Amino acid sequence: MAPKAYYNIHPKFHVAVDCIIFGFEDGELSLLLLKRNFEPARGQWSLMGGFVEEGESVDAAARRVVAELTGLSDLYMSQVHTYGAPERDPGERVVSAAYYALVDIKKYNRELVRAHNAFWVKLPDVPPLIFDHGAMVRDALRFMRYQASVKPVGINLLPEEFTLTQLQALYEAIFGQAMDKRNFRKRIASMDYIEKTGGLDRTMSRRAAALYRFNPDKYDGQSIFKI
Amino acid sequence: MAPKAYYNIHPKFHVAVDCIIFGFEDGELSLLLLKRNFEPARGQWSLMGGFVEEGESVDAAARRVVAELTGLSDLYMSQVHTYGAPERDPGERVVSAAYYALVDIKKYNRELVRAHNAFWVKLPDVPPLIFDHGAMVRDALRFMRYQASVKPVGINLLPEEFTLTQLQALYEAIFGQAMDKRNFRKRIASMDYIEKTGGLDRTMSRRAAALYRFNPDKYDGQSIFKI
DNA sequence: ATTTTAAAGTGTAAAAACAACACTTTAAAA
DNA sequence: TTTTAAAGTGTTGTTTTTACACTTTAAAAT
Repeated sequence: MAPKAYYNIHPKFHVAVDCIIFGFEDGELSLLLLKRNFEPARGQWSLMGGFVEEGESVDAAARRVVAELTGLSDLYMSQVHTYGAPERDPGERVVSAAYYALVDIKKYNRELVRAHNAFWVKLPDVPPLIFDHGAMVRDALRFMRYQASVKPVGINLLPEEFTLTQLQALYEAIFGQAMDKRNFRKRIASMDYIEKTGGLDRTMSRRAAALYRFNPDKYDGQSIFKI
Repeated sequence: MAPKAYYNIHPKFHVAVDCIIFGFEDGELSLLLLKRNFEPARGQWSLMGGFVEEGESVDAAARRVVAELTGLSDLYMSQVHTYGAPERDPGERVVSAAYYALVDIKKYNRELVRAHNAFWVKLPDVPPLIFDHGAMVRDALRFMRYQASVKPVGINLLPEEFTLTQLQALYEAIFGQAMDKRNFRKRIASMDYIEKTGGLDRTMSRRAAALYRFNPDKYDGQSIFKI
């Protein structure tokens, strides 16, 4: 395609993606963060990011970048916001789109994570991050909470089969507040798209707990939780 | 700032903004759209857009672009989503951030709008738009509805002083559903940040209607309407 | 002057959703 | 055999939401 005058009087910028990768363990949300052993900002903490390449959509770049770190494709991901302040990256002008991803924390590729010098950090322990990555985390958490209140995305943080106790702990972590066990279970019982598998979990307690799964065929877009 | 190797192995792209400009008139939402008398896509309908310039934030570009068309700064604006498919603009690669803006439709600069060959089009009459602008409108409407359900942004579509009948018609237009007058007025009465000005509107009915205004000092972030 | 008209304004009751609350069951471990 | 720790289970009061219809006002028409 020949360059056109009405485009080329305008500047071009690097376009990047930064990924807020959420996991869930021990009743708490965690983020997968890089302790950067590369430039720029070597030695500081940051989100996993990367540049959008020729012929690659911004969404695809976000998936690629998460897969480079975790080995996981097919994650639940969602664009959060785009950050475009001219000095947000002090090195060069970079416009960055933030995406959040939800990972079953049992499944990621440990070698890749080690090779990137990345670590799971529980949310309250997240250190100061480079550039505007702290704002990205704040905005991603807010947006993820909203989405979790509106559709069952949170389930992507759990294994395919989970107990109601795990599910409740997950929602308590997402919304940061305790919930009543009976009311919670009543609510879940009314969601026919969360169904018993018939299996039992015997690892978490003396008494075996019924396992449940999300059935996407039965899910029709109905809202889940009030925030 | 000297170019750095770790940036310059990556491509750069044009970064644009496209603006979904909402107005409200005759009980219906409208969009301010361009019938393009310039390239590219001359003769087709599009959103108002423009490129992000050197040293300009993406947010500032969106405000500039809306001000170029309407003469209005200080509008309520919010970023919606960024569109980054490689072929979304068939001319050259352009990554575009969409923003919505809320305009009091009595106030815009008519000369500027005429000069841009722009027109207010009621939502149900919006014609097919170029590129992915149709998707931008759909996403902006969804996001604006969400924000209007959560905070009183809709008020930016009305004059500073408004009657409860106008306000109800506005929310009916935003959410696309009729509301009960008494229940609506009860709800508004419980929002102390929507207060009587003492003034009366005599233009809309035989019986004068009390005028109200939004008092931002009394607004503390509480949620407004269930969607 | 009187009547008509069109929008402004106002309360109650039933239904639904939500929140609070404590004990029994199970099976492994001691 | 007893202890323990988590799984599992219903009811009631409170709050929120919804449904519903007539009176008031003042301009315009007669």
